[in-house]
Amino acid sequence: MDINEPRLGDQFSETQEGPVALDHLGEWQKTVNCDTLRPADVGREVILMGWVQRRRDHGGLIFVDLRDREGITQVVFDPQIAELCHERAGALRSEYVLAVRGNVRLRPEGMTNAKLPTGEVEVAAVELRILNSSKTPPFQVEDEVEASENIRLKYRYIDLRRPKLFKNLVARHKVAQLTRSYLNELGFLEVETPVLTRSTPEGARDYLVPSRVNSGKFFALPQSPQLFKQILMVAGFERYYQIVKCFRDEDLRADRQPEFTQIDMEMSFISEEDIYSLIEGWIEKVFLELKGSSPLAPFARMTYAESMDLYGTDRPDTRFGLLLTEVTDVVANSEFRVFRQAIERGGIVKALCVPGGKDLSRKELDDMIEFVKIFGAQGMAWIKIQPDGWQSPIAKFLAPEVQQALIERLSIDTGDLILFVADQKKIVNDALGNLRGRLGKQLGLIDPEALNLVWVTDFPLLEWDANEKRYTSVHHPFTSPVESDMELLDTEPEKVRSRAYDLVLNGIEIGGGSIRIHHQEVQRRVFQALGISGEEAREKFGFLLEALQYGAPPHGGIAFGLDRLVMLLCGCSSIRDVIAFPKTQKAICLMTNAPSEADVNQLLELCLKVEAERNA
RNA sequence: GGGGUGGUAGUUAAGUUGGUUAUAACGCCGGCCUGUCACGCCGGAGGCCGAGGGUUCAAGUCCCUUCCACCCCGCCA
Repeated sequence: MDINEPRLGDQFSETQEGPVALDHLGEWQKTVNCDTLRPADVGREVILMGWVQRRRDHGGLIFVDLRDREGITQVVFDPQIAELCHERAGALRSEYVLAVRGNVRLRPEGMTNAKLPTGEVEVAAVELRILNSSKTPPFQVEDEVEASENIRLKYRYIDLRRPKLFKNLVARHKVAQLTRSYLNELGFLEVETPVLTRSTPEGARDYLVPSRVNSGKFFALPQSPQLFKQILMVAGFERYYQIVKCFRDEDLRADRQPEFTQIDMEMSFISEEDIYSLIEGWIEKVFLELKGSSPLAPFARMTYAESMDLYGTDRPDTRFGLLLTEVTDVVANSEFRVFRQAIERGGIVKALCVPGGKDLSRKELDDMIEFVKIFGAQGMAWIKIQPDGWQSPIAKFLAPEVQQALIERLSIDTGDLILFVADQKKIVNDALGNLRGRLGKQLGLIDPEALNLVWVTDFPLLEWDANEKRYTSVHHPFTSPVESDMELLDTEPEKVRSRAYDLVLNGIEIGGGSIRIHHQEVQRRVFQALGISGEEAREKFGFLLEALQYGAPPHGGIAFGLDRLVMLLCGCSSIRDVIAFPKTQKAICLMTNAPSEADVNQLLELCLKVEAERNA
């Protein structure tokens, strides 16, 4: 603590117009964090270092709330204790960086601050070192002050000083570390897989990286380490994991970033049940650590078919009822043309019965109709079950026996509101499934504390892609079909079930995986069903097909979206709040301004030419 | 590619049927203040109303184009 240490300001004052002379850190070391001091520490001499949260200048006395990542401690600059120090403290402003040496003392009677953990004490400054000044920040570093997201992202280093955001990243760190220790103990090996890899068909659009050494050729950034982890199983590693960045060049959402992190794992010689219990043990640990309690294992299970029927989605939110009910058969012969025509065209009719929903206004019904249109529905029919009869634009088309059948099918009570959508199955499920979620929130049916986990199982292996006019994988092309369904692969491919499973938390998919194909012949047949020719399969996946011929063990795995998991655990509604440096919806980093144009010489080296922007 | 919400001072917002000098809060600057903690009091500065075009005697306000942020559909095995 050499008071003769030169001040930075002495050196720079002539060349750098700063608002205040700066000091060197010198030999000082931070002795306590800003959240630690308590009455028991009274009398200690401490050195605090941090940022000025707020300065309250009373003329004769200056208070500074000093903030570091852990918390806030009040520092008092009292001229009777250190006159020079008090004088310099007058120059302090928000976000200046300080080191303060001083003595811990109790605050006077009645002057404690119950809002701060350190609020019973304060540090009387003996010596102040101003380590850096700060421009006036574009927004205040407080959880309550909500700046717009573009300004927060541009000045992310200031945004990250806000305790809430910092805590989110601490939670993320904890999940990652806890995951590692859990898997390490169970004999899993963390293995890194390439980031520069090859583009594969199927799945998302790839990010491409040109190869300078191999001009005209491109690496792709991995959408997931899928094939590498399977190859590691062939290599006999038996238990692999990785917390790894994945890249998908698709449009963004609140829960989708172009680069995101997967907790990825794979095991040999296992079945579905081994995965379930492994993950249930892990989730329990994560939830206990971050939430203080955990849903009890074993978690609920639901088949894909059941989920689609009752929830209209493969990510059921089981925190509330309001289930979908199919009424196609009941209304097939009704006078209501919309229902009849939809059914004649191969569609279905489903209904939601909202208990006590008769009091929803016409405006709210109109809003719902607009809402279901987002998902392709043409409209939505409704019936209010009033005490004096059915109030509905369509009641007159429903014969008494149809009405009676609906009452039984939907367990209708007086006061209920019935909502119908008739269309192709996918549209009906999308529309009503999403409407159900919206109503759940709107009507307050959701317990905000609930953490409902459910395994969704028995997914179909394939689904028909009307645009591409071929089958595509529901999960991915390496997912094992259920063996007893294999014979359907050539005749009724959409009926083949896969050995895939998803884990859904409060209606959000947090993880998914499958038992993989480990026989070359099965893999070839699945590629064939996907319309991937033998030649293309050899070209794109030859290494996998070959590896499967060298003693591939039965294996399977699962991957979790770390960002989404932490988002849910932190109660956030966007994964941007759990990512240190996220991108905007246009996939731009507002802090670095990435992506940027490439230098002509870089392009020349890569043998690339940028064409004029396409005019759509 | 499409639908929606928003863009006004450093920040967050208000701004009437188009009408004098565009408001407020916080922040910022100056002054006063020895117990504040969202300190207080007095004074002050600060604006290309996202950008471009148009209508009009007159545009923050109306019209067109465009950019940016956010939410959603498509897309994301």
